[in-house]
Amino acid sequence: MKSYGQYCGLARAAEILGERWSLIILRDLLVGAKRFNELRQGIPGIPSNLLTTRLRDLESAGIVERSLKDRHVVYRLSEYGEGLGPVLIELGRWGSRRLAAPREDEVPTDSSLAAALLTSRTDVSVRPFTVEVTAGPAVAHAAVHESGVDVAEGADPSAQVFIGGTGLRGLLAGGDAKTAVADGAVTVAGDESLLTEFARAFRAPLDDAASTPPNGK
Amino acid sequence: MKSYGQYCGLARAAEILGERWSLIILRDLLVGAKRFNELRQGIPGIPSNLLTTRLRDLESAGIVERSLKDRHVVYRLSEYGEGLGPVLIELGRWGSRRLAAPREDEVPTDSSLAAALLTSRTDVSVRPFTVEVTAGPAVAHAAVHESGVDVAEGADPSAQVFIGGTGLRGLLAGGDAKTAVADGAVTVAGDESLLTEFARAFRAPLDDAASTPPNGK
DNA sequence: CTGGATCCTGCCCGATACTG
DNA sequence: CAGTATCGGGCAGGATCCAG
Repeated sequence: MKSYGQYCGLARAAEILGERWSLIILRDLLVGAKRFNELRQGIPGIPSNLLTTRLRDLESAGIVERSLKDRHVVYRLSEYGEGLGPVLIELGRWGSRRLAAPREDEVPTDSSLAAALLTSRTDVSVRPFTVEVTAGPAVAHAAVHESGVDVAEGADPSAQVFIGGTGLRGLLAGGDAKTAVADGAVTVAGDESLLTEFARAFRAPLDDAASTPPNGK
Repeated sequence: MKSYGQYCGLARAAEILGERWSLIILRDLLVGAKRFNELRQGIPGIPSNLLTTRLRDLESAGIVERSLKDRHVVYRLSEYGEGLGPVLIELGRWGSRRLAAPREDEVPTDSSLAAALLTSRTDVSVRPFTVEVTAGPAVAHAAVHESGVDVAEGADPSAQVFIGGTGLRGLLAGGDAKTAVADGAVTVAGDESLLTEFARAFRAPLDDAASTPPNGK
């Protein structure tokens, strides 16, 4: 890991967070502590040796802690690492402003979907509910509180409402829920009245420029 | 620039911000628009071809805009790039928690000092003043408003107070100003009564662990 | 099966020299 | 001033192998 040669907090942060895969690993750990293979399978494309190296780097930097639970290795954020939570959430929110359609090679993952729920939770107060969200192959669920949200990867059969479909991004961007459901872009099961609450609780605006990049070259 | 293969706002952000030097360049542009050679000289160690490449990448991503002013090329943050401001400030604040003494190869730069003033401005309301800060070879100045601050690199001979010395980090961490001045760790010129205001307006806490890394290996 | 380690290939970074 | 050209080395990527 190479220094930027500057006595600067941002430079120090960049030294570790600028390493490839670091931010993705931290995003997954922000949702919850995980084992090595959970991280590996949750992050498609990461070479196992790089995952090893990054986890060691993050541990040396005091951001991640390695512990043994139930005779298994578990990685979790340290207190210092938890301090990155608000930064990651704001950064994800910023990135999603230009996140229109997925690129050819992109897939949603359970973790990225969970992270999307985390970053898009507004401060709008709603009545509490639980929701399972599906986007292609990805599934995540959330317990929405009056203010705030708890998220996790995977299914939740006991959720009060189940939301999915290709129109999810549009819904988060502020599209009309009824229209999306009528078009079949968004599917709802369970307590359908909660769709309105969902649309109020989660919001990820989309820049106009997202579809027309400034650089035509 | 390689994709992470995930349909995720944070992953998209990581693709561009995770490239080496990206965050440092953006930090400098956050303080103000700059010309190519200003960036080059302000970022010690960056190869000129990488600066070129990064600026093009950032431009393609819609974060930086290249314009001609006075027959000179000027780089500035786009509106989308400005949206990174709060993220960079929070990230710098997070990084500075472990920023104790400079490492062997580290120097403060004008830009990093300016960024430090930006990130460490508290929301404490103070009476407005102007200050020039010196840390080793680095100089920056700030106009402190009742809430908020404007910063820039370099000297400001018209500043109301001039603060410098090796004890600056300790002062920002909450050390007693009078003691630091008495010890010679902090030097003050101009309106010395403003040192108290400075100490209230700027704060960058230091983790206890900063001096004793968890990984002894 | 988990949690890695090892090896090889190729590309990106870094340093320096050069140019419109 | 604002970049381009070039070249060596090191880290990333991918496959495979190994220990508890």
